[in-house]
Amino acid sequence: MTRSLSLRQTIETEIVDGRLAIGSRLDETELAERFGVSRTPIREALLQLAMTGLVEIKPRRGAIVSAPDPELLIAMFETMAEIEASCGRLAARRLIPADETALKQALAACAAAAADEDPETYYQENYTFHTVIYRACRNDFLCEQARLLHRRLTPFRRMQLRARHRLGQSLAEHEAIVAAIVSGDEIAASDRLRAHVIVQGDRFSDLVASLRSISDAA
Amino acid sequence: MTRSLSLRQTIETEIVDGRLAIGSRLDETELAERFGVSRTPIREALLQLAMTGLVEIKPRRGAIVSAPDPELLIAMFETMAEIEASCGRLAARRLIPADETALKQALAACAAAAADEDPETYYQENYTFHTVIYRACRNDFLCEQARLLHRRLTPFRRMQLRARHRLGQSLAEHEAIVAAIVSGDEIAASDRLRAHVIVQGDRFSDLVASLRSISDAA
DNA sequence: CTTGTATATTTTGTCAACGATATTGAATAA
DNA sequence: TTATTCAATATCGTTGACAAAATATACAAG
Repeated sequence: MTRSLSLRQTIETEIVDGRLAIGSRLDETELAERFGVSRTPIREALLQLAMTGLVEIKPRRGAIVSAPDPELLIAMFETMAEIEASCGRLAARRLIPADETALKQALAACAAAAADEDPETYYQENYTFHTVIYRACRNDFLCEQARLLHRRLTPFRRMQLRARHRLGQSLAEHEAIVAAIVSGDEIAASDRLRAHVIVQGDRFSDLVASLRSISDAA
Repeated sequence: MTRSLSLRQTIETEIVDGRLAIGSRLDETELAERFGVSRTPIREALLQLAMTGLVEIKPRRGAIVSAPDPELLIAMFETMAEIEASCGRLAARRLIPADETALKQALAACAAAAADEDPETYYQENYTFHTVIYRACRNDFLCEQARLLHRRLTPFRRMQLRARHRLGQSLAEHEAIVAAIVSGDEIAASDRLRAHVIVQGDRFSDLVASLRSISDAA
């Protein structure tokens, strides 16, 4: 495998799970030293990440981990909600036995984590649950778009779903979503998924918290 | 402006409007000579285009203009339909006077082209019409996603809408879409837009024609 | 005539160095 | 003190060269 490819994946992972903070500077020379390569593969990795939106490059002024303003963040969460709604609609229309099984398993795992009042595990299983829905839409391209945007939003979602009182609410929504998909109710599936995702991104308290941590870091 | 940026735009344009054919090889040295630069900015441009999906790079095996298989193409058109449906839904909900004016102007331009039975002009005005809807959703991110995917699909849509008998049908659909958006009917707007776009991508004759030209080129 | 192998050629991936541009800091003037 | 200009510095963009891998060619064996 080529170096710029593995570097892209490594840097992307570090951004997504927060080791590289929002807004922090990505110095080519520094990264090159850290990874023991020349600047070329670093540059190539950063350019690729810039196209995904995870990194922002200003010509002759270097790269930073993207720090979208509040307005754009809200727009991104709304778009995520629309895409998930589409996935849910198509999943309800096309559900195949294998996906139904996976869906129920993912829901059960969420329920177990909620029963344990274990936010960390719930966070993980919640991710799995949504990924299963993406796949169930039986549209590889839409599925991939959903996963890309989900990944891109992860840094801004980190502190959410940690509070225990949210788990029960989230789980109830999951159950309603699964019921709609399994029964083939396209409209209910898409409406419920849209509302579910919007709640994650639309809570001003959480969003403001994200934004505070961004401006603090800068 | 940096060379790799302008090269990216130039190459992207050549792909979108067909001067660089689907599936054709993108030789770094050849492109470097043609544009009078070294290989580095060419490589950087190609890497960026690879992230948008317009170009496909296999490590150590060079780059080609992406040639998605039929299944993926259908998935992409379906995703386009879903995104446009979302734009239409939000536009119906949020329509502001400026967008309403722009929408009616774009519709009138389509009507004029259809009356003249001028497929080329209609093709252009059709593009404008859809772009106006993207903007009317008042979500900059979703709007940009819609434009990106539209651009990416352009090479596979080129021979469509040229047949005169399709113009009347397309225009009637446009009128119904505008009526739904203006009246604030979210459901009708999204359903009609979805159906309208699907028709563009789902006509097997057109699609098969696209695919034939791809496999012929290869 | 086909198949397999070894060699030659082409093309890609990476590096190090150079030239160009933005940023920083100091010095000067208002 | 504040603002401005200029020089020094650091960082980025691009180049040409080299190393590594894949492809094409030539040749030999079955």
